[in-house]
Amino acid sequence: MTTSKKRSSCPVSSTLDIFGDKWSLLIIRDLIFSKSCTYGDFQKSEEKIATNILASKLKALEENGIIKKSRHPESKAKVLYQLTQKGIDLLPVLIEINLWGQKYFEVPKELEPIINAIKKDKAAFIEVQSKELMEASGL
Amino acid sequence: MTTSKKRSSCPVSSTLDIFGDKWSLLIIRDLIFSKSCTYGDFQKSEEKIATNILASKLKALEENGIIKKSRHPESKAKVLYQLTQKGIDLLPVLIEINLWGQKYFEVPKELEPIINAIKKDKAAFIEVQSKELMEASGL
DNA sequence: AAATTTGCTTGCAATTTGCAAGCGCAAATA
DNA sequence: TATTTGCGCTTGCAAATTGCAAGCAAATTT
Repeated sequence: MTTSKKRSSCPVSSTLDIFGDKWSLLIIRDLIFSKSCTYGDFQKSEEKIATNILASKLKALEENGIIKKSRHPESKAKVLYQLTQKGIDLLPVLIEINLWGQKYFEVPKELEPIINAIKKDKAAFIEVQSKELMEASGL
Repeated sequence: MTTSKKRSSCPVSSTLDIFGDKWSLLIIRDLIFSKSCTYGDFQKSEEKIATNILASKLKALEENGIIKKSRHPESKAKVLYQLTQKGIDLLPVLIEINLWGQKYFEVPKELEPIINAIKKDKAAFIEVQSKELMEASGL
């Protein structure tokens, strides 16, 4: 088991027991915003996660029911990683992190459309994206 | 300097460069929801942070402009830790983490009032709390 | 049949975290 | 005034986590 004990009964603390590291939420980000779905996809992202760390984080996310593995439709050599409903429900968290980040950091131009869509109508953005992700995960 | 280089220009990544650990957001949680404002207050919380970790996280949060230190009105031996506007702007992130956490974990009864207030009218909750925090920080 | 792709594992060094003790200054107590 | 206690840390060291580089089996492509 990779699962460790909860530090307290506080929901913030329990959530950080899962995501309180530099990588887990970046994997979720890629699943949500880049539609990444294979091991190789995650390795391609800009931050260049080490392969052993990627493997261990994917395992932990799966054990926590945030993502699930399934057969890739194209090839038996590939693995398809998909968000569960529990994982899709992290969308609002990712959105708020995005908004805070764009407020206090320089953000590349190519991300402006997404940020603007979020700002224009947050509820609608969540609605549309959630449905898309649920369809992608067969939910 | 405790500050380290950014892994990428992505706002999520940049944000996690600051908060991507098990403790930083718990300190923010205490500043926001428990009105903690001294070193001793932070040490009292349920998760029992080690004193050297607390010191290093407070330093990093200060260097990143999330919190600021000032003289305590009661005593020269105490230090007053306060959120900056940048820190107060994390309230929506903390709220979404709270909501996700209460959906997927057992949460103690004493936290239900806050969760219910958030669910009833999120925008109003943010409005009220932000003003309270700004007043507390003299903004 | 050989080379390449894919999703990992393994070993080891570097960094971060956690525990326990201690320390200087301020404030309360005797 | 002398002593003890409270507060905000620092220091040393062990344990755990992260990061780097290499390697590897099964599937796929050439």
